[in-house]
Amino acid sequence: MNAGAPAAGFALVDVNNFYVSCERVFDPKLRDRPVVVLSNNDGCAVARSNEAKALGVQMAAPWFLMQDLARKHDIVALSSNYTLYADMSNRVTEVLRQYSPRLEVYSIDESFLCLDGLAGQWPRMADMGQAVRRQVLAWVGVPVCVGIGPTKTLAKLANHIAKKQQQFDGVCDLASMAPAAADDLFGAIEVGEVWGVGRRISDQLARLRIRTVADLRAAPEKSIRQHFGVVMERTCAELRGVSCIALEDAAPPRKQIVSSRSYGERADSLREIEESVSTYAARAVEKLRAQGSTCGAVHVFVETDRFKVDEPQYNAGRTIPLPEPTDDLRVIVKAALWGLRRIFRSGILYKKAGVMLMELGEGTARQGMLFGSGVSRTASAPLMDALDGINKRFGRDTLRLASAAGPHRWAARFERVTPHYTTDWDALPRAK
DNA sequence: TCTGGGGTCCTAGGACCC
DNA sequence: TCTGGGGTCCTAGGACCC
Repeated sequence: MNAGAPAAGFALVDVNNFYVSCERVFDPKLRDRPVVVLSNNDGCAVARSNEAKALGVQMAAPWFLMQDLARKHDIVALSSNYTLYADMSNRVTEVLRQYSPRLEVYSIDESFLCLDGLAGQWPRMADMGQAVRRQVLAWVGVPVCVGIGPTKTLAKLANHIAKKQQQFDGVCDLASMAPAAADDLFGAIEVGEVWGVGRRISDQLARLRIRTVADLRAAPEKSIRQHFGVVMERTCAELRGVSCIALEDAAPPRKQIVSSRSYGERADSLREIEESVSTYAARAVEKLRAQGSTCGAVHVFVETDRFKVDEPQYNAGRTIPLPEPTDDLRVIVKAALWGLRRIFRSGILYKKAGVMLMELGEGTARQGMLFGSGVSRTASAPLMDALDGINKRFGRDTLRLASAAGPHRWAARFERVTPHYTTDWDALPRAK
């Protein structure tokens, strides 16, 4: 690392009310009106304009509960259009790239910019923030706020301040703020606003009389570490200006890929769920291939409607190890459907199903098939089944034979003993 | 029959983020 | 009647190996 040059810190650029702002670009009539964008099946409000927030629409609020409010205040509710939002997100990123060579796309509406080496170009970093705001608005049409700080956590916090406090005009630079002024701000912000401090930890902190950002900054390192672990310890250090979280320029490949949906109307037939699971698997494989990975195991799951508290609930999942890492759609769909048939129970109304691709990457075939002296130990559920089958049909000796073949050979054999692939039990040697 | 410690892998669960 | 869909990391405990 270039130890000579002091780190200049980070800027966090965040689009205001992103999905709503995107919709407004293409329908100016939505401006100055309360607008929400809804999730799948028009279930929840996942984005709100400032006007909608002012009316009390909470994030992820179930929309059917907001009908009265919506009618009364004429709130516009839109179904989401993720293709559009992804495209707009890319356009914003392209503008930001002009400002810093090092940039991390943190989410669909947020990017961190590394400010190292940029100080010479701007008399004050806040000027850069204003330039970004003007240019994104002019070129893409959406409003952004900019937070600047010596660490990513402080940049996030600065962004929060820029959004909430009018006098900052959309740009807050904590890095060049007088310490006393920053302390005043920190004393007035609840600790739950800090990146990495959620509701649970806020509650626990409150019990320790730590309620504001200033309190958390002043909290003794040791006790934070003891109570909350290394993650919170890092967060605290970042709040004090010690950078612990690096910029991730090159997005690391995903470690798991999920595709799942709630059903608008509950499903009860295997056929319906098979159809959706096939679709989810295909969608997941698209993402898998897009990042050039293979997967070593497929997880499939089904759920009943958790909001129907009076009805019996059934949540089940199954992980199917694949004989070898693959990105082959047919193999993955087949495995998912095989798992689905193992967990499907008739007479149940299913609300949600999904597929998760696991063990992504290269050489991630599941290892260690874990047999003790003829007795199975920890193993994934499908393997347990396979073991049971061998044990029951052929006895312990064959079980030992299979285990003696070693993990890799066993992986190949798994193909033969798992009904998903074949039911060729008889090909295995019988116990003497 | 009693006796030990260190390292690693795996899983489940909990917390967080957008 | 109607309640989203993605992700990450850490920890603890069990089981194994040497």
